[in-house]
Amino acid sequence: MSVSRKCQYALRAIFELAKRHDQMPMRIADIAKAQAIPPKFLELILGQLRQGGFVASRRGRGGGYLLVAQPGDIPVGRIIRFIDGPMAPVACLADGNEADCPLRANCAFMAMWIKARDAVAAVYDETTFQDLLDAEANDRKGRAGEYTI
Amino acid sequence: MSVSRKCQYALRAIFELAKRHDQMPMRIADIAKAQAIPPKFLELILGQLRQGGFVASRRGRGGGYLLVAQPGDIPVGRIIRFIDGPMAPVACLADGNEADCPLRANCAFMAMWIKARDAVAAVYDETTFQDLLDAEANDRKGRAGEYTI
DNA sequence: TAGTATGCCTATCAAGTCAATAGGCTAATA
DNA sequence: TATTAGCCTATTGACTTGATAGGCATACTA
Repeated sequence: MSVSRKCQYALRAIFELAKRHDQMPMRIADIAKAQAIPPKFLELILGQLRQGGFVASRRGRGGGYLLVAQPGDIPVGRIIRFIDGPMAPVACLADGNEADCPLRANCAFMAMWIKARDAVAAVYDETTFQDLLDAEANDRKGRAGEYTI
Repeated sequence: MSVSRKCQYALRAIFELAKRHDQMPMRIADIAKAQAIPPKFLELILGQLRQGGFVASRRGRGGGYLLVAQPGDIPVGRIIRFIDGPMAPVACLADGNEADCPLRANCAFMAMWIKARDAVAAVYDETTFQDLLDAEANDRKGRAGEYTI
């Protein structure tokens, strides 16, 4: 249930695109620079996000990537699941791995694992990229305030 | 923030010891068998738990492992932290890794990561091994009921 | 139509982590 | 003193992860 670095890159890339929502396409190189992501690695990630229908691309001069949906319509949790797979604190909770646990039938820990999974899922599913944009804006305002006294 | 297999073994071992609380010491081999844990691996884990003060051991014939505290006094979260380290959904939230993130200063995601961490931590810290014992007992009662009709 | 800018695709690599095992040593009891 | 059990260190193999390389396809522009 840790969020892989790759997934964090994906989130940051989408966040960057959300900043410039409905403007010109943004180049891989520029996203990479703005968010400190290895460019070639980002290329792979954006390809995956494109196949998932989260972003669209244009080739050739003037090309780059665009966000498909509104930032407020994309919960962070959706991206996390898409890149990292199901949020499971333990392997036996992930799809298809149910057979992993020799004690599955009456595992005393199961209820707790499910509670933990649902708790994080709630956080990630209730946060959209619009929320992140707003938070950043507020943060800037706050910081600006600090320095004006 | 996924719970490693090693850590799950540790939890299961302690759970098994909690079942037989204040009885005879229990042998590694028996714990291993009861909880389907590779015995040699369990040996390492119990050694670590002993150094952490969670269990005590007796050597020689009649020896084995004992739980030190009352099951109700051991939150699951304490064991998880002891074995797997801090519960951090992202590396930059773990002790000493703060420098990892190039955007640390004003990372738009930080607040969300902290919320997620606190949400799981709450689940694990509020569950004691006594709770797990009780849950198992209730579960058995429930299952028994199913079959008596 | 040629050239260049850009994304697209596949393969590969290096390093780290994790789960597990091996083998011998030490202490306690019968 | 023999046996039973835990104690300790090293090592291994498999897998995952993050990252890079290199060439191909497409679209715009001159």
